[in-house]
Amino acid sequence: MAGNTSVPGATVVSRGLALLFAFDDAHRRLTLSELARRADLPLPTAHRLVGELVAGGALVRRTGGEYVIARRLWQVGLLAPVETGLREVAAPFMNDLHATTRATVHLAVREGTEVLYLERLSGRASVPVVSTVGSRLPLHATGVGKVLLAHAPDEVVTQALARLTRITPYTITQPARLREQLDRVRRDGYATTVEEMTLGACSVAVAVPAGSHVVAALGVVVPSLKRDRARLVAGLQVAARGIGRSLA
Amino acid sequence: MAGNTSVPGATVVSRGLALLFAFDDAHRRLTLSELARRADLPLPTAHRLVGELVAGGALVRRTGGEYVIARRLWQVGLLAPVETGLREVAAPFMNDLHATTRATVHLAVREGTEVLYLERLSGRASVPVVSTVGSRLPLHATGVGKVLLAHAPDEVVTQALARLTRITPYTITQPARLREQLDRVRRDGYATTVEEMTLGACSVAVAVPAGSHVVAALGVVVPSLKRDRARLVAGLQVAARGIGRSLA
DNA sequence: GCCCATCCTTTCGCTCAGTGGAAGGACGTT
DNA sequence: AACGTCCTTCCACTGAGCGAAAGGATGGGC
Repeated sequence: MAGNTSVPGATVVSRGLALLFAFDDAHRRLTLSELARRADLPLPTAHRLVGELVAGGALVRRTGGEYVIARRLWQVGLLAPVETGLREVAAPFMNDLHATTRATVHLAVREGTEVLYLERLSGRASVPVVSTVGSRLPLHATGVGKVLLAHAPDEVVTQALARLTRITPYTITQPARLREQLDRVRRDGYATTVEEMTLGACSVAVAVPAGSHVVAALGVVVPSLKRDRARLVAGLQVAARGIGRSLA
Repeated sequence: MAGNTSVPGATVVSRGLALLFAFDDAHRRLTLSELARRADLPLPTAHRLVGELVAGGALVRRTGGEYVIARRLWQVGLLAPVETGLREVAAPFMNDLHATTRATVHLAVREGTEVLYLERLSGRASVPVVSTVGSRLPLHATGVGKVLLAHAPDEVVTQALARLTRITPYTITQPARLREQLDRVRRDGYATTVEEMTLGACSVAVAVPAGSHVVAALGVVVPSLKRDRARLVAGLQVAARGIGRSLA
C-alpha cells in the first residue's frame, strides 16, 4: 500500500538541480528543511539527494547543519562562458575608472527583467552596496538597470513597468515617472539613482555600446551625487566608449 | 533478456555531477561523446542525463553540438564561500600592486598538491598567462605554488616532489633542486620562476601571513626578472603584509 | 517536570524511472 | 562502397528511487 507519489516529469537530475538552484544571493546557507521547502521536495527525499550532492562534492555541510555550495562547484561554474569577451575587454577600463574615482564600479548586462552583475570593483567600504558578481537585481531600482531598460525592447519595458517593487522609500514605483526617466536616460546618455536600491547609496551609469547596440552597462556607486556627478559621467563615458571601441 | 549492468554505488545524482565535473579549465566545451568518456558513462545514459542537465539549466548546448556550463550554474557557483574574507581584504592591495607594477597579479591558496587561483588582475596582455580564477596548476612550476609549497607540511612536500611534471624545458623536475629552492624561499621570503610554467613568463611571489601561518600566496607575472626583481619583491611584501595585518 | 514545536534521520515495501545493449541515421574520410 | 565517428531512438528488464510513517534529538514555554 505504500509507494511513491512523485510529481510526474520530475527526474532525479531535475530535483538535484532544484536543490542547487535553491541557493541565491540572499540564501547562501540553507538548512535541510529550507532546502526541501525551496526545492519543493519531501524532506526524506531532500535528505537523500542532499546527501548525494555532498558525497559528490557539490555541497558542503557545515558544522551547525547548514549547507553551502562547495568549492568544486565554484570552480566548475567559473568555466561558464559568461560574456567572457566583454569582461576581459572591460577589465582595464574598469580598473582605471576605479583608480580615478575610488568608487564601486559595476559592469552588468540585462537578463530578462533583471540586471545581472558581471564584474565589480569595490570602493571604500563606507557606501553600502548590495550587488555581488553573479547576483541579479530588478532593473528599475539601479543605475545600470535603468540604462539597460532604456535600451531594451518595448516588450521588456512593458513587462518591467508592470512590477515596480518598492525597495526603499525612494524607489520609483510609478510607471509614468520611470518612463519619463528612461527618455531622459536616452537623451542625456546616463542614468542615476538616489537611494532607490539602498539607503545611503547613489549611482550613475552609462551604456556600453557595441556597434549600434547596447550590450552592457557600466556604473559607479557613490555616497552622494551632489558634488561630482559631472565628473563621474565624464569618466564613465570615456570608459564605456573605450570598451565599445575595443569590442569592435 | 536486456536490462542494465550499472556500476554499483552510482546514483543518478553522482552521475550528473560526474558530467558537470567533466569540465575543467582545459575542457570548457565538450561534445556528448567526450562527456560520456570523461564521466565514464555509456553513451545513451550520458545522452539522457546531459539532456536533463540542459533542461534543468545547468548546461547549454551550443550550435555545433558542444556543451558548455550554463550561466545559471555560474551564478550558483559564485555563491560558494571560497575564502571570501581573504579575497575581500586582498582586493584593494592587489589593485594597488597592479596599478604600480602593471603586471598580472595573482592571489592563490593551496589545494592538496595544487595551486588554486582565487583572484587575478590581468596585466598588459603581452605576457602569456595560463592561470584563470578557479583553475588549478601544479605547485612546483608557479611562483605562488613554490611559496605555498615552501610553507606546506612535510607530507605535502613529499607528495608534490614525487611527481614533478615537466611543462616547459625550464620546469624544475629534480626533487633535490626544488628542495633547495624551497629552502631559499623560506630564507629570502620570496619565490621566483623563470619560464617554468609558460615560455615567455616569469613570476615572483610571496607568502600572505595570518598570525604565524601562511594562508595564501600573492604573486606577479612579468616578461622578465632581469630589471626589477627587487622592486617587485618589495611591492609584493608590502601588499602581503598589509593583507596579513587586515586579516588579524 | 511535561508538553509541543521544529528540526534531522532511518526504515521499508512498492513501482516506475533509470538503464544500456542493440539498431539506425547522419556525416566525413579513405 | 566500405569504414570511421558522431548522435539519436527504442525497449524490456529491474533495482534505484520514492516518501509516508515512525523514531530521535534538541530547544523553548509554562
